[in-house]
Amino acid sequence: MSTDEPGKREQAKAERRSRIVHAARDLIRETGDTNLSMRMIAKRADVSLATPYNLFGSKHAVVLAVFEDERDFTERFSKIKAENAIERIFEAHALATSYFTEDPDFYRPLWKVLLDAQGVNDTGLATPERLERNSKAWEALIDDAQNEGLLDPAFPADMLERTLSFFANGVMLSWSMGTLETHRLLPSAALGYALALRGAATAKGMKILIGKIQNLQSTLEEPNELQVPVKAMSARN
Amino acid sequence: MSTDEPGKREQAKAERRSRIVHAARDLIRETGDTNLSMRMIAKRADVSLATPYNLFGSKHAVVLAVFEDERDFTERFSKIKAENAIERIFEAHALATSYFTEDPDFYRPLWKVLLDAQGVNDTGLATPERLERNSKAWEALIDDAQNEGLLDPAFPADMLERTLSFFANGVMLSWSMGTLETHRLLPSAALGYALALRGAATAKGMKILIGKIQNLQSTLEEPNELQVPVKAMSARN
DNA sequence: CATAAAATTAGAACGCGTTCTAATTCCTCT
DNA sequence: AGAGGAATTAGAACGCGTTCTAATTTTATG
Repeated sequence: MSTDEPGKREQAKAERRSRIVHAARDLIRETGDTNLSMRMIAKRADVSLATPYNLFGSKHAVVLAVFEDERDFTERFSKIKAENAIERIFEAHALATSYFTEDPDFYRPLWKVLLDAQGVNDTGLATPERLERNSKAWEALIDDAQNEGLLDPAFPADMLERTLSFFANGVMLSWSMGTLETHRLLPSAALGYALALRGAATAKGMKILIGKIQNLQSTLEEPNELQVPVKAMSARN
Repeated sequence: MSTDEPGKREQAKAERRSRIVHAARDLIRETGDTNLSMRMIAKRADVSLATPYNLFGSKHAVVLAVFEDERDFTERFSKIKAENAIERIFEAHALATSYFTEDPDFYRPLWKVLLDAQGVNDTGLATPERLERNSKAWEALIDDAQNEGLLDPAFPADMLERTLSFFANGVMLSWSMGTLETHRLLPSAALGYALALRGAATAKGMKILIGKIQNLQSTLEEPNELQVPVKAMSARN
């Protein structure tokens, strides 16, 4: 009983980790990013200021841990059912975005920290492994669409994936800066996806995309938010 | 001789402004963003720490002033000649991007500051007037393309403009974070543009775009930088 | 149980963007 | 020339992310 069992030391460490992540989460939930300082997080987690740095390395990494803790994304992702591979891409994207639109007061400050170009380290969003893992999933969806004859197989899947990823980044950046309203987040991004995909689609794929584009277009033409308010969900804890 | 002439007071102010902007520029040129602190800028400009805040309001605004000072963009923009409106869009984008690829050591730290979501104020990149002015120019190019029968007029120009803008933001974000290499900046963005435009193109427009897409595709397939080195230009002063 | 190793701790410190105060310099206007 | 006022100045201060040191606690091992 030496190599496999957690051991009390590692166990205490894990508990401190969790306290820190939860403290950060609660602070964001309560006051957005106004009180989200390392000193506050540490105090709230009943931990010294140095400890989050020992366990995570940076504020960036702490917030990233909050982010990943909140998401059962990969599980829900695998359960997506759709008529075809293109619809599946949009479903996956809608799923990813739903977290943000349903709880914008929580996720906006979070993204503000994550996208902060100043704070990009080895411990941030742009970790090679993270990027790799993330892009592989989307690439698989694109591959499917090619195999189903919806996207032109001559167009490299990884290139298309990167294009969509750039686009998603840009939309999230605008949203986190406050330039893009929350109720526009999903349709704006989806429209970009649809246009780019249509640019690489087969005739069969285009049929699907044309309808999508028209839908999104009319959604975005409505100047004001006419949707069901979902603010209340931000109280879920 | 009262209302129109600058007046010595205003003149001195303008000179201080210029000293600050030049100090910031020189600091970026010399050491990237490592020494780009307000205290350094002020010292270099022979000015107190408070003055840049009086004259610009924030570090963000100072760096933005550096950015706009370096660019004779609008002038060069108006001189763009191209066979058709779609080519003109790509020419305009290539012009905008050329500043960055020809002098990446200068512009990368600059964008790092500008895109910093933390520092977004009234004084930053996302000023309503800035956004307005910028987007109008691109919208005009898209309008032209619609009038020339290259893009589907049923697709709203402003919506397409915003889509392209999101994409450009995403690419710049990746570049400034170091995720996207400099020699990929232009073709990556252009490919996104081409795909999105193709998604809203007429049959006539598609002919142009298909060629573009294939070109960009093969450019991006080369794994390593095989282009003319332009690093030397970063020494221009 | 005792000892060594590992981690956390309190606290100071650094440089940063930003704001503030009180003094001072400089321009303008009469 | 001299008063009034606008801006800059030096300098301290605030809160921030991050790092460091030296002490202390806690766990694992013999």
